[in-house]
Amino acid sequence: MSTPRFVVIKQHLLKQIEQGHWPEHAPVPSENELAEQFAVSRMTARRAVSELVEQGVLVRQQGKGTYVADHRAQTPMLAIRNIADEIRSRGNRWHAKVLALTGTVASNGDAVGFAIEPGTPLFRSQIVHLEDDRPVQLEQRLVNPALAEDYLAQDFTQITPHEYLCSVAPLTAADHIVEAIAANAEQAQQLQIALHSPCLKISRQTRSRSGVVSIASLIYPGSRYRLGAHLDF
Amino acid sequence: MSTPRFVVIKQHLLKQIEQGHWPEHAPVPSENELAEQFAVSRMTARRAVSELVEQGVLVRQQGKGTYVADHRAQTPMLAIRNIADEIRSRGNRWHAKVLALTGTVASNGDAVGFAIEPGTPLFRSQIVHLEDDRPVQLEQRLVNPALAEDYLAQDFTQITPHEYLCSVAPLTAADHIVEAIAANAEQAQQLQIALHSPCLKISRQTRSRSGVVSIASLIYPGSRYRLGAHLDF
DNA sequence: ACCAGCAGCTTGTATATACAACCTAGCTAT
DNA sequence: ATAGCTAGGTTGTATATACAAGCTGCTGGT
Repeated sequence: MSTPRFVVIKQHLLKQIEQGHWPEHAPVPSENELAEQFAVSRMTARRAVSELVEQGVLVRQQGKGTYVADHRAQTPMLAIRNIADEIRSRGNRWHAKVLALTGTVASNGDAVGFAIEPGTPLFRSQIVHLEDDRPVQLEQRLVNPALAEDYLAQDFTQITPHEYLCSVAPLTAADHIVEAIAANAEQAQQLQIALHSPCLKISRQTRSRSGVVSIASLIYPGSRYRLGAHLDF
Repeated sequence: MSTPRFVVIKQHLLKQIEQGHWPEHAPVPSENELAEQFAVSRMTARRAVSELVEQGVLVRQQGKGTYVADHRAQTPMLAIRNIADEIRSRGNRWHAKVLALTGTVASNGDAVGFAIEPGTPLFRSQIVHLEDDRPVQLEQRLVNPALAEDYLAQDFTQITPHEYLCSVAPLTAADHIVEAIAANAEQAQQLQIALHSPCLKISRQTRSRSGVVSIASLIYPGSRYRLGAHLDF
């Protein structure tokens, strides 16, 4: 068989919610009703409901029933936002200066995680993002050529690399490493800050369904940037 | 009623892993073996395993078996972790040096957000956390006296402030600001690093149901600490 | 020597059933 | 009238069973 039956039931339930037929807190059919409706056993219907409860889409109350969950409970935990959006949301002008946009061959030691032939040139970009003409982010990026063929042809003064990559390869996950570093000579010059100034460095690996899309290193002058994070327990 | 049987099995599996009896990638007993061992049906054993797979503790391969997952795959979405746990999980010794543990009155400019009478002294602590005798975190904290009355009586060489606060006031949310700073004279001396070394500074406000519990400033030497974060889309 | 295929293990899906725990509406006895 | 009980719904746990799907090693035939 193709898709398991409990998946069909999950899709049906999600559809009702997404299309607005079942608003927040609306009661969902009981496990027995779903079982009858889809001609499956209660255990199968229950599994569909259980997985949606696990995902936070539904909530169950023993003895009462199952209900559509609050939508706000689904917000992502950490908002590492798009730099251009962030600048614009502060009402300032964003623009980008492209320092390099080339192909490059990964050195032997690079563990980039792209599933490509050894020796295939990677796409590489180096960009400074400016807020009202003041540098706020130095972005160095390696891109998987198999997943973003037209990367080098983009005009990154109009669209950010991150925005472009999202449009061609929908993200499924991202890992970040945040650390404090002292700016080296090149970084200091490009960000127009003093040598050895403290900077926030975010190393980000983004993945889509088909594999690792890109690896980016984002460097922010410590004096000009703060990263906000919110957690709910 | 006692604890459900599948929970007992989960606890047993977790214990084996935590105590190091089952290293990464080690095979876990099959569902049938677990069922026999605990005298339950296979479906019950399977449920225990399934929930640990869902949590990322185990991985399953159809036709082969179930294995202990990579430990790195278990990291929570945003790992701003308890420093003592983190040090211990690296197999190193944690200990703390208490620099100050007093009451203090908030200056007019302090926007601490505690819902208390003006002029009430706040609890304040200043602690250095050491990993194998090397300082890795400087923690400065203001605590709401209304929500943690016995705070000043704790022995913070045995329990971290964060652990203690969690035990008296369960957290409901936390906000963080992450930034890069240059160490000032006092910070440099307490962390035994050079003046103006880059440091990661995490400012954290934690809240429980009854209000803001504490405000902490955590400073890590940039050369000794990285913060990991993972996002799923 | 080699390889095809099968036997026997694993996990994955699905069913029918039973009883426990919990909630609520409505009825009954005081 | 109201307090309390009960009947019948809900979800929660657990069992025994069956077959499908995927991996691996052994065995038998060429």
